[in-house]
Amino acid sequence: MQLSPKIENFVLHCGEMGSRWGFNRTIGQMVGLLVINEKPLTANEIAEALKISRGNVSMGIKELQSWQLVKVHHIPGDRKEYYSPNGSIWDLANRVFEERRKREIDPTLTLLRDQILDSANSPEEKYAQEQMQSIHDLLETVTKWSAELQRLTPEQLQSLMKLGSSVSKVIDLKDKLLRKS
Amino acid sequence: MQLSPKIENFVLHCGEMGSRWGFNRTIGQMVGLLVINEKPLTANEIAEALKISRGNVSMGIKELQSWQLVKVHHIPGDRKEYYSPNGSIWDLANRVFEERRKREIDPTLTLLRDQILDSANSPEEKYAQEQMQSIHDLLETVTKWSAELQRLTPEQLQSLMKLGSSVSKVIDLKDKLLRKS
DNA sequence: TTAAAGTTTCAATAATTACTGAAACTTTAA
DNA sequence: TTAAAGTTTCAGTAATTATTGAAACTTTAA
Repeated sequence: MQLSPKIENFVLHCGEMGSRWGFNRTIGQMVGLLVINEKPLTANEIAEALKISRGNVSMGIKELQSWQLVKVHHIPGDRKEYYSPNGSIWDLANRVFEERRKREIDPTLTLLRDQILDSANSPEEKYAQEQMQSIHDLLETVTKWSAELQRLTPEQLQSLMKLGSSVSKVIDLKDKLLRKS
Repeated sequence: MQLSPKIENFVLHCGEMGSRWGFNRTIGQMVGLLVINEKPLTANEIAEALKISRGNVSMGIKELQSWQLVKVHHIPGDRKEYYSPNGSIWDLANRVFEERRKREIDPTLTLLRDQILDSANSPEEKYAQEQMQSIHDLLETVTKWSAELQRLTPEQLQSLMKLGSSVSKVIDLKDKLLRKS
């Protein structure tokens, strides 16, 4: 498993970005490698290509499975497991998005809901609660919106984008329609 | 600067989430503290409230300024600097979003554009380039969309959401309008 | 000027997170 | 069965990232 410079370049970049996308360097590289390789790879091939230990690959695969980003294949007469990306690029991005929402937004929403229900016993707490309410509303809006967008196919999304340079036009459109009816 | 349990709870939570939102624990706590405090705070007050060193606060403020999340105030006759959030919750969220886009997406888009222009010299590279093209297209779509959404005020966003439980309705709307005109 | 009040910097260290590799485990086929 | 081929686990260690605190710097007012 020897990578061409161009491919290695891409894989290394995925590693660097990995940490920003919610996993660590190694796991980023693994995703990159699996995505640009047409045929599924064994754990050993991955370890060799990325020059990392076999144990590390095993842990990485486990993590990627918890994100539902990889799929296992078996080839008849071969005991090894072969790994490949679980779905299209679009599917993978959606899962990452979803998983991150769960980790980055949901816990905060839960906490805020609790705090807001609680009664404030000082002017400081009163102000704090108002702010928490704003954050709550914002996060809820973002959550609902991302759920809507995720439901769309890439084609629908493209179609929506062609509406014009600004979504505000859609809003105007809606207002006009409402006024007519 | 003694925090009530309720407020401390929120601040600590912001710290935990901080790392998931692109900064570290301390900086997350600082943002939380500034946001729920009605009046601006000095660096010393922040250090005391969060029980961290003065130097750490200084570095945190610097980082938050690079994200454009804090604003400095001066009180006549007082040499200290007072810090407060730079804008509404909505403004802050927008800036974080924007900054993360720059860090998490833009570098990849640049790399992909370069790689795609380059010619493939093997079937493996051919496939790799096709995949990179898909990733590129996806990221570009996401980037454009987030720019659109960021341009909206919270009110417009709410208005847009009320359109119905599914954004696909917007697409139907567009189709109907196009047919009429 | 100078010293007091404040801020910033950064080397040293603490805390956290990732990785290795050897041992334990699992599965399969002879 | 058993041994070969494979996988997983996890204690120890390496690498990275965050924090402190003391020294250096800046600003202001007497």
